[in-house]
Formats: sequence, structure tokens, C-alpha cells
Amino acid sequence: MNSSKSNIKKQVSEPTLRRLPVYLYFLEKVREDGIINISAPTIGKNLKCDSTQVVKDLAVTGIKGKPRVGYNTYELIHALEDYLGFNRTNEAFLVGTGNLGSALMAYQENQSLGIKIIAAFDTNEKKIGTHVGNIHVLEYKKLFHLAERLNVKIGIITTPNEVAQDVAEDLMNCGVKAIWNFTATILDLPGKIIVQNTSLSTSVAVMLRRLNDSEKITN
Amino acid sequence: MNSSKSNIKKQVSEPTLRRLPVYLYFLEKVREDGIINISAPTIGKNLKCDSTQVVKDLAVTGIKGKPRVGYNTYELIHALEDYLGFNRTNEAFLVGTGNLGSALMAYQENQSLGIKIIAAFDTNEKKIGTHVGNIHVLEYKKLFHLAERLNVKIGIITTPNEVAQDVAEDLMNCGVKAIWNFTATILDLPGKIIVQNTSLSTSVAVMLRRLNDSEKITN
DNA sequence: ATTAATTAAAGAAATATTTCCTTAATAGCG
DNA sequence: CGCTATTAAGGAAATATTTCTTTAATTAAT
Repeated sequence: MNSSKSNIKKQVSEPTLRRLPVYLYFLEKVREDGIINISAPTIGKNLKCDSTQVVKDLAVTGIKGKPRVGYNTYELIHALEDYLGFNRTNEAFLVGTGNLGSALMAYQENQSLGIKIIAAFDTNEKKIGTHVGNIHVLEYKKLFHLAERLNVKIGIITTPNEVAQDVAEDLMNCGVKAIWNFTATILDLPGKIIVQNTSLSTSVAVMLRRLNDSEKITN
Repeated sequence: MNSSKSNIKKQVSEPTLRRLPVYLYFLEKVREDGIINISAPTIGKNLKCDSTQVVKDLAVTGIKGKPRVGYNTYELIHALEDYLGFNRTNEAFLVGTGNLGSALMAYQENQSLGIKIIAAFDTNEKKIGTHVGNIHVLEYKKLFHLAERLNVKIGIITTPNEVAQDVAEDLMNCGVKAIWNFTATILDLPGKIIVQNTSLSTSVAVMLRRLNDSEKITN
């Protein structure tokens, strides 16, 4: 369940990486209010986390804050977007246009997700030929053909669990380097392929357990 | 960004909790194959993680494995479902029936998510009165009225970011104890309210960054 | 029955992550 | 112009998490 290690310079930790978009969204909100500079303690107070952690997290972008002033909001937003790759067009293929797949396609049209789904694939004949927004649902077989022309690095799997492994291998063979996996299947792929598992059950599990814990405590 | 601490017995760590549904899904697959007993090393090999970790994770359920035999698949599945609360009907309200909200409603009809959305709310008049599967979309105002009768503990927020805080407070005032927050807003609520943040941007951020890292390494 | 191999469990060590502490910088204020 | 309060940065300590090691149990094979 772990990722490989870089030999050039050590990878930024996952907890830190997961916090960066949170800072980014907060800073965007702050910028709208016309705030030019913001300090780590202020960010920490708003986001309910330690100011030291804020400083260390933001340090990965290379941006330096000024003592007594804090960080330049605009500069920091840019650096975060750049670091996270949100300012590039990260093109992606999506496989499996069920509820979740369709939702992701529709969702990214409004909400900026950081990636742009350029084509969706399905084996269900009823789905093929339809489109969500301006993304067309193509026959799954065409994945290989399309991948030749377009140099897509990211694949999204929103298929039933049973076919996830096969789809993942196909995507890999089409040149995909990173897979966003919404199924409950643990994909067995070479270590060089980045796999991001986003199973909804995982979140539910944590929440339900915490709820259960809290109910047992007499407040 | 942290949760409160139990004073009765120490909480199970989040990494462990996040792995439990992964074991559960794997075991369900294994059970279908008619396998009665399975060892931690076998689970570890399949899920690509350390066998010691498997043993420690599964220990939280209270199930004991037998040396030289492993765990009883059936017993373990039951214990995990019970521990995670997946075998209970965890009723939930959903607020915000946009793309993501609708998808969640449709999704849970097929895929067992561990929770059951019993009513959805929106302020958009075009949405009110419609239904996804057999879940009706109701006027947001009716949340308070409905909450009086039904004792719903879980709230799901799939609204635009701007209104998330207000919705969260309303849900809390309606007796909701746990909130599954899909927005990028960091909710400011009393510590006793369980908040599970599932921002899609977070996953994308981690994936894009790892992809970027891997491209810089000469394999 | 005895032995050998496998395995879970419990504890120790290693690693990762967060929090704390000190230092140096600097802008605002007198 | 110097002092003070605030702050980022860097390193140290504390905590959390994972991995390693040892031990004891138990089943299968002889």
C-alpha cells in the first residue's frame, strides 16, 4: 500500500500534500477579500491547525514568508497551483460512465478539479455515443486507438470493481502513468505507475467508526 | 485539522481505519471463492502490505486468528462489518443535489456504501420535487421539520463551497452528529461533531504531485 | 506421540510526522 | 533611530506509525 521512494530528493509526505489544496482554497477565498499578506498563525487559526505545520507545509513550494508580515497571498497561491500542477491542463481518460463516472465528468465542468477529462469510455452500448457536457462516451475498444494520438498521462477508473484490474493494465499499456482509482480493488501494477485510491467506503468507514466511538463517550 | 481524543480507551489510528474497508472488500472476494481460512501473510501479499500490519489492523476487531491456520474468513468479515458499522442502517440526509450529490444518491442504490440516504435537500426550485432512485429531493427548509421526526445522525454536504458552513451548522442543530463534507470548505464546528472531509481536489493534488515527481526521476 | 513448519501475538526498534523551542529577521511604534 | 512585538525558519523533542524480532501456539506430517 506504499509508494516508491525518490532517489533525487526526498518526497514530500502525503499528509503535507493532502493539506496543500486546503491551504490553496483558503487562500483563494482570502485573496477575494483583498488580503495581500497573511501569516502562518492566521492561516492556522482559520484552518484549525498548528502554525508551525503551516510554515513547514508551505515551505515545500519554495515561497519564503517575511517575518512580521507573513506570506504574499498572490505569490503563495501561484506557487501552490504550480506545485500541485493545478495551473497546467492535465488531460485524463475516464473509464466507466456509471453514476460516479458521469458525476465526475459533469463536476469538472464547473468545479476546477485540476484535471480535464478529454474522453470517456464504456462497454455498455447504451452509453456509447452519449455525452456528458462536451465529453463524448466512446466504445472502450477505441481507448487504444485514441491513446496513440493523444499523449494522456492520467486515467480515471470508475468501473465496477471486477474489471478495474484489467482496465488499469489497459490504461498502463496506453501510456497512462497515473491512475485515479475509485473502485475498491487494490490494483496490482508496476511501482512506477502512480495509483491514487479514492474509495468512498474508506471515508464512510472512518466516519462511522468515529461516530460510534463518540457515542460511547459520556460527554 | 485533528480530531478529539477518547478518554475511555485510545482511538484506533486513521491509517488503520482507512485500511479496514480494503481488507473487508478483499475478504468478501475471497469468501466468494469458497476460502474458509486465510492467513495474514496471504492477505498482505495480495494487498501489498506488511503481514504484521495486517495482524495489528485486524486485531482491532477483536477477532483472533489461529496459528498455522489464519483467520476465519466469515468471522472476520462479520467482525469488520460490525466494527465499521456497515451492517447497520446508517441513515443520512444529503444537502446539495448537484452532480456529486445526485451521483452519491444513485451510487448508493447499487454499491453498498455503508450509509443510506433517506432524504435529499436543495434550495433550487428546479430540483425540488424530483427524485433520484427513490430518494426525494425536498425543499431545504423542510430539513428542520423532517429532522424532528427522524433521528438522523449523519449529514452529507455536496453543496457549493460558499454555503457549506451554514448547512453544516443547520445539520448540527437538527441533531446530526457526523458530517461527510465534500466541499473544500473547512468547517468550523464544535469538536464533538465528527467531520469527514472528502475533497476530490485533495486526491488529485497528491496524484499530480507524485506524477510530477516521477517524471523528474530517470528510471 | 513427536517433530517441524507456519502463524498470530506481543514487544522492540526504526521511521515518519507533528509539536515544541530557539534564533534571526523585520516592520511598526515610540 | 532604537526598541519591541511578531513572525518565519531551522533544529530538537515528542508523538505516532510502521517494520522488525521474538515468542508461543497449533496443526500437519512423520
